[in-house]
Amino acid sequence: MTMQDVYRPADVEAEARALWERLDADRAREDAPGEKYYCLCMLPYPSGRLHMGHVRNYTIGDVITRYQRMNGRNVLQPMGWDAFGLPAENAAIKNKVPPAKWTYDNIDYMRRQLKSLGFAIDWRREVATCHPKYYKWNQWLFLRMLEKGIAYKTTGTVNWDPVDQTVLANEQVIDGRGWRTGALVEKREIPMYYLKITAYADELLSALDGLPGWPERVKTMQANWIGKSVGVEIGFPHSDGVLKVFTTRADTLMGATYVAVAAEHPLAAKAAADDPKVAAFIEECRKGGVTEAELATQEKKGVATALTVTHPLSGAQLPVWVANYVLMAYGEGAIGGVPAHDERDFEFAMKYGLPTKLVVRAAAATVPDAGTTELGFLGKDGVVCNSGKYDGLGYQAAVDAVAADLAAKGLGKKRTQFRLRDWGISRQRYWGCPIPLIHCDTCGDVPVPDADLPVVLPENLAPDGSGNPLNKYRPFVECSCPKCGKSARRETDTMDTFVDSSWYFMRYACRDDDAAMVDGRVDEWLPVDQYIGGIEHAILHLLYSRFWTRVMRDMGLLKFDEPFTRLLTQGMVLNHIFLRKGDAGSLNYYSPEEVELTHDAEGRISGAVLKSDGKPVQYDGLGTMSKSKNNGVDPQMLVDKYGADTVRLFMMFAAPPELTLEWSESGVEGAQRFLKRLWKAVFEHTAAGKAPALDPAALAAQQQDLRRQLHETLAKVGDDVGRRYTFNTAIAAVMELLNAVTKAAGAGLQDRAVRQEVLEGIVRMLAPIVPHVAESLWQGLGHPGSVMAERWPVPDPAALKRSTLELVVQVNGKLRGRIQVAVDAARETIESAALAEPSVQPFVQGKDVKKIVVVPGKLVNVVAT
RNA sequence: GCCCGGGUGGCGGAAUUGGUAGACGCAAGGGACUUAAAAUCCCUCGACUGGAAACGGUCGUGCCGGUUCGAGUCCGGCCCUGGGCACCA
Repeated sequence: MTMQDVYRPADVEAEARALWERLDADRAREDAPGEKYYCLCMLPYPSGRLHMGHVRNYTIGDVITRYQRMNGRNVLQPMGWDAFGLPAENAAIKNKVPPAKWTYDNIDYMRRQLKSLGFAIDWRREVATCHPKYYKWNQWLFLRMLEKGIAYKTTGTVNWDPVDQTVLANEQVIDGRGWRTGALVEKREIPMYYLKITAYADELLSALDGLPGWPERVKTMQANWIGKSVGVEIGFPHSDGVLKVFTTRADTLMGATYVAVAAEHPLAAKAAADDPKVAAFIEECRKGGVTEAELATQEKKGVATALTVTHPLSGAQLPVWVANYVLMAYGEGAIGGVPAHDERDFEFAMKYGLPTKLVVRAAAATVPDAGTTELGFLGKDGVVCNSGKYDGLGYQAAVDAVAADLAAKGLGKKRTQFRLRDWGISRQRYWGCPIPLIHCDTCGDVPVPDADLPVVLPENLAPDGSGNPLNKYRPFVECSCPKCGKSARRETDTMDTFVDSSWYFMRYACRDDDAAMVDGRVDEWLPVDQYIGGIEHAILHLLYSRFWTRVMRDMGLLKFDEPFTRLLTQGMVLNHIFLRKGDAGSLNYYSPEEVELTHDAEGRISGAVLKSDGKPVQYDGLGTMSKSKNNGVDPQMLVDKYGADTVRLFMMFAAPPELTLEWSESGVEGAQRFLKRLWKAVFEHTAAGKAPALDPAALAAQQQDLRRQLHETLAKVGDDVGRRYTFNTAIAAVMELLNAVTKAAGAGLQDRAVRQEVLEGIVRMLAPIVPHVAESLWQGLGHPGSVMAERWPVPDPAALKRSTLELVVQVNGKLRGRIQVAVDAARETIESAALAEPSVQPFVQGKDVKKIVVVPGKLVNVVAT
């Protein structure tokens, strides 16, 4: 086949895609030869169009997929849509289109975009989480969890918009007000369903050690999130029972001067019954949002109650306070207040005039006066004092002694507490997976029978912003009780969309199975060999998936513990931000495409002007591409302008995958330039006719050198792409090789034979990164089939051999010269050659040579004084 | 506050196990080709400095110190910066 003389990406890419279609190249078969390999990218939310982050993510996955295929593996690379969620509802409110239509239209558009980028995806396995055939299994497994007590119902706190009469997601609360109404948000207790992820807290934490293929950073974030604390549970008896408190600082127990409970604590309610002041305080705490950031910045407030409790060791009576800084959701929702050794308790005690008692001192300090009103020693490396029999003990000994004494009285024991809370999955939202329950006045909450699954979400409703439209949609709500047959109400809450994404990667393995959630193919393909996605999912999505996998394992549905063997978190895509300050402090952002940079004499960027009016704009640094900063770049526009291969090449070349990537259109042009140069090199080579056979024995020195560089590059690129995932350095090495082969001018028979080998090597190495153009070039080089069917090239040890090599000569660690020596030169030969080297001579002349360090193959260092 | 990263030319980045700092690319400057422009090709490109040139020298990876024949890389102390968690008892 003859090549076109210039590189035309549009033609090349259409041809390559037609070829893959013909070969059905991207289909993953269970019975195909080769070791199975599952390469997974996080599925996108169908927001409308692909953004650069998607392109980066999926290019990385595609390079790994294609590389593994060329290494003979049987690779599954699937794709799907995280299709439920709030943005679809927001778009519906704005455009008055049902979320379903918006979502399906977006999916169609984005699927076309993914195809135009040439990703080797098996589209037969495509999954959309909003499809009843998918979410049926959310419902099915939820019912199994309910049976096993892993799912349960209890009240939970939500943000409530009193004007719209609707529940708000955290991101819909802005400065404590509803995003649509501007009304002050209130807290509200409503019944919700929870999944008992805390039952797996210990395993989810300890199993992190068994994930060497995960970034340390992500494992640390998960460990912090799970937040294991070892401490003591302490009972404070009172007239009506025992108040339980959890602490990691049982060594300071003798310093407790009060106890405090959360506003939602039963003891607070008890106190409120007789005291309007307490009731008013509890009411005050109910107002305001439930976002963590909001809670954390609140001023510490509290109110005294008439209640007291008995200190379990000293017998002293301690007052009970209700305080807003005590969290109901952690520990027992109550604390022992030790002002002298806890900064929060200290702040609270000072504000309300509560006494402090110093009970820990620095190891070297003298025993202080217990009653001093000051913040005492805070660390765990102090010594207990003013605490009777515990005096003189260190942290651990004191905790052990206190725990033992409490246990003897039946008022305490050692306990582990996790920061992790159970996962509330109820959402008072329309566009999600219905929770399969029916509320019957006679029978209570009745699960939907398996035979009636899925509970299908009506797709024709359009939310208007005031509450969940399902509540008003009678064909959905009205039903009969599966138990007694009387008329009943269907649950209208839907599931958190994190449920959808907690197991989608399993469904790819068996999407066509309508009889089961998963089948044996899941154990064949999974665990996922390589997972790739954004760092923003480091905690929730990955933790929920790990939990979900274990739940399914314990139900006997699958045989592995961890869903993702290796994890790669790719960096974000950044671009410059330009703005002008308008009148009244408004900010107008300008797209980098509308801005022209000016340079000073040294090439530094000195300023920026708007192309349209030539007047300056302010530079506001780099930031993630976003609509609000108007610095996004549409991938489609780039694919249309440069072709998919150029976009893919730039993405992989500009930075290593884990780092942030700075957008640069001139960088894209550079990538395009490289592909044009490569095209030209292959075209000119093939235009001269078929290359003769290579005869390694007949090569001149320069031909041998070029061939050696090829095989050295094969070794490096194989390591970079296959092991290190440093695609940027792999591409750099190939660029060097192309520069070398273009400079090698010879036109003899063996010159052309070597050039054929080098160009073939380049094309095969680049095939995973720029697959379309690689197909055309491969055919141009005289091969009829697809380059993707070729094996990944391995270096030939014979070609790597050299007879002489260059050593660097240092004197006292400073580079002074280079010498050529035989590969097998003796140490003495190397030493004398180094000393005899003219450029080295002046630095050793007249000096005492103390020592000569020879690093084989690298350098010689002469130590002379 | 606690826990992780990261500081290398004008810029993105390279240097994989302690061994030639700045690969590769971008930007910039100069030149060739062209009526001209674009495209393409060639040259220069860390700072200071010697030399007519060829070719050299000194310094240089945030700062201070240490280990080593040799430190961007290891150790100690600081400074700056990005991110995560954040009243978690």
